[in-house]
Amino acid sequence: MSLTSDIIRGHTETIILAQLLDGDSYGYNISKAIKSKSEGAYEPKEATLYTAFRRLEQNGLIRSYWGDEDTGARRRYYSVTEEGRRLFDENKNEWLRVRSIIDKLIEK
Amino acid sequence: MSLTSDIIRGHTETIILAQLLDGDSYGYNISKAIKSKSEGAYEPKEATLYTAFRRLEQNGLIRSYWGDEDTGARRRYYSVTEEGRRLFDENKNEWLRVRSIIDKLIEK
DNA sequence: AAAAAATACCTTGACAGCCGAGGTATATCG
DNA sequence: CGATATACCTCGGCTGTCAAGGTATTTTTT
Repeated sequence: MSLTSDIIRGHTETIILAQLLDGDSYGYNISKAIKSKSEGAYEPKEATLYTAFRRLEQNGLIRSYWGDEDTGARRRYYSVTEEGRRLFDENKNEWLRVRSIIDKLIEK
Repeated sequence: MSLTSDIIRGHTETIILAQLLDGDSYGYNISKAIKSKSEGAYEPKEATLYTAFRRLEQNGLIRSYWGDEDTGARRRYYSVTEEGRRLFDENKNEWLRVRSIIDKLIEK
């Protein structure tokens, strides 16, 4: 596993929640949005993305529904729940906290 | 596993290397130094620490030797190799890169 | 002096997130 | 018609973290 994998690890859910706070979206689109926002630097692997969706939904942080496209492949849309919003806020604060800790520990 | 565990994951080696760049040290002391530098916010679990030492040594990033205390419990000291210094620099740059990516992805 | 806490080391097995590899299906473009 | 893009999904392996357990010595507290 590459270094980046382990460093990004644990942020996947927060990153997904952040995207969904901009409005409901579906897997493929979320993936591309993340790639775009990170200027190509990061695009979650499909397996990672879909297992994260499962986890999030099972824990009541997002909800899903099928889109009603009459053309193209079917899309499963996701929306953030109230609980999901709360978790995002928590996780964001946690990130800011941990970020400063790591900064302290590896500054040199 | 707590959120923090997954977020700190992948930084353990870099943090250890950073401590050793201040001078040779041993497990227990490194652990306390990390706790102190992070103002009590983080102290690696022993199992995590010692498995990290194994990994680092097996990969030639640190070297170890027994201290010659004639009192107190025996101590295994570690020192950073040239390769270890290089890895630390790489990892630090990687951290700065990933940090800004995550910031972009979860800012709101 | 006995008990407790601190110092100092170590191993084993479980757990959980990430991802490579594989799969299905439709639409578009050359 | 074949390739690429869109869009979904699962399974199994890998790896870092940690709870729980262990040994041994020294210092502090009762």
